[in-house]
Amino acid sequence: MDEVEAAILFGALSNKDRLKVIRALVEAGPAGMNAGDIASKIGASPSRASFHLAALAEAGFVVRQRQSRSLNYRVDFDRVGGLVSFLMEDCCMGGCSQGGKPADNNRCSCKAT
Amino acid sequence: MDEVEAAILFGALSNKDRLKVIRALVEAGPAGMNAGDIASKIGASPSRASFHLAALAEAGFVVRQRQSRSLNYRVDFDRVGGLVSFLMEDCCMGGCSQGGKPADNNRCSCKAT
DNA sequence: ATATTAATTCAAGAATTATTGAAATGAAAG
DNA sequence: CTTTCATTTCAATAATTCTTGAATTAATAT
Repeated sequence: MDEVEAAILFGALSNKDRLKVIRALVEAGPAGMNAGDIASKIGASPSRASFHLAALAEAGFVVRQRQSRSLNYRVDFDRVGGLVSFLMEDCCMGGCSQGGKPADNNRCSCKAT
Repeated sequence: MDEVEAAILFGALSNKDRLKVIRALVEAGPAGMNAGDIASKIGASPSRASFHLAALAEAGFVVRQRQSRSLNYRVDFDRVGGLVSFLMEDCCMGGCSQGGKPADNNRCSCKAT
């Protein structure tokens, strides 16, 4: 993953309502939730929730599937995990293990925690 | 960390030049880099680099310190790690271990990778 | 004091993103 | 086939973020 793609993905997460959506879908697990329930859970209008869901879907964080009249959304854990890996490998791991000789005070809480 | 704070931090990372800055500072390690060298490394004008550095500093991802005429910047690994933790605990871990009984197909590449 | 180097701040305009409510789509039921 | 329900799409506006270059602050040396 390069900086351009990662920047787009971070942009998709740079909104509190979209983070609420992801948290709700993570709690819901593989069963997912339909758009209306997501909207009421995060306290947004249907069209606003739809807008946020479209942004998350374009970034690949969620996938959707029609179930009768409703549209079911669920989180793509692999996609979220890919971004976590980017942050860990290019930021934390890089600082700890790259460059030959990491200095004494270059601690890395990503690995420790 | 709540959604509002996390959204602000993700916003600070939602720009390719700012990600380049972080990558450069991670490579530089605890020695850090001064603003001018960062600007030329990422191919940005001094004022644009300064703008991006201010955004990263406000988010707490970088800290700065004057060294004679230059301003030295270095990455705060704890801060980056805190955001990684948010993604892992609230998104991946949540999906894998919360809610009592995670279903069979609820795999989590965040833990596997 | 003046000049030089390093970096930031500011203001103005450009570009992107967010928000709202109304209209449109798609599926199911009467 | 018309109605109803669920959700999206659209258009207009509002708000935020980005970009550029000129002016400003800060430290050092002459």
